Amino acid sequence: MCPQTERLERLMSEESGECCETDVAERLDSLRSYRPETPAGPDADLTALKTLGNDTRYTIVRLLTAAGRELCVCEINPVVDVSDSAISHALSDLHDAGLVTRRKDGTWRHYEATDRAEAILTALDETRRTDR
Amino acid sequence: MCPQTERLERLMSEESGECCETDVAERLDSLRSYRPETPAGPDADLTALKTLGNDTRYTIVRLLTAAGRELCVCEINPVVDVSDSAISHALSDLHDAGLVTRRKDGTWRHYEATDRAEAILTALDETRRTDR
DNA sequence: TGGCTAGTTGAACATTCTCTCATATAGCGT
DNA sequence: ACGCTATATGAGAGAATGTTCAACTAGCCA
Repeated sequence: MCPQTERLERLMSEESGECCETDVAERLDSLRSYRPETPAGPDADLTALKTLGNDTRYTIVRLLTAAGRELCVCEINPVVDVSDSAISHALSDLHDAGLVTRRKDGTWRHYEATDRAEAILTALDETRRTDR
Repeated sequence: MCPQTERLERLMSEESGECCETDVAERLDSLRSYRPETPAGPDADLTALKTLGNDTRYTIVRLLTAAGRELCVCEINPVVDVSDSAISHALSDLHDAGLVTRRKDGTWRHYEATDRAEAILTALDETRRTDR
């Protein structure tokens, strides 16, 4: 039994009065089963969260969802206070993370928030509380 | 007119055939109105996203929501592969971000995911697609 | 009170990020 | 083809982050 589980064993002893090693192993197994599997979703989730968790990128996505339509880069530029280059980097990252779509129209590029981006923002909006 | 808007002016000329400065100013105003206001929600949103956008903290929150009940620190420790200290830091950050609640019970501490944390994870789950 | 245990906190270092500048690509009009 | 424009890309400097180690607080029990 690895040293990390000593505390768990003591907790379980307190909870149930007594406790055998089998119980601890069982509890441990069920806890482990809750850990997100490595390859599938978590990577994509983490990427999405990391990408959206930046002032510039968050602001851009808010802008896109508030607009409710695709916006040209030149419409985003005057509103977000960083260099053209930074905005381009941000949009590229957002695109890679699956948070915006890209459409070319001549030399113009139009970006639009994806359902995924909107869902995250909606979740935030619906749970933002001043109380609690 | 600031240099950043020159491109927007050209875009609008292309769109509508012609375009006067007033139109540009108007479009700019409406774009600006989409930008999230500084003091209210955005800070809390960004904090939540940044906090959840880290492997350790994400894993912990997934663990808590999958368990569907509060967990003792000593139940989290054996499942997440970083030091006790790192987990404590992580839980502290999550608490500050409003993503977990804390309950003391003697020397044990129990943590549980908040509605906000669950809402974000649900949004991610519901929009994670292999296609597109 | 003294010792043991659960968990927290601070400092420090290594890594990662995010911006800007400079340069590159690509579409359009002449 | 050429020049102009819209946007993208790469490199690099400075800031921010995440982890660990070491020291600390607080609760319990003898």
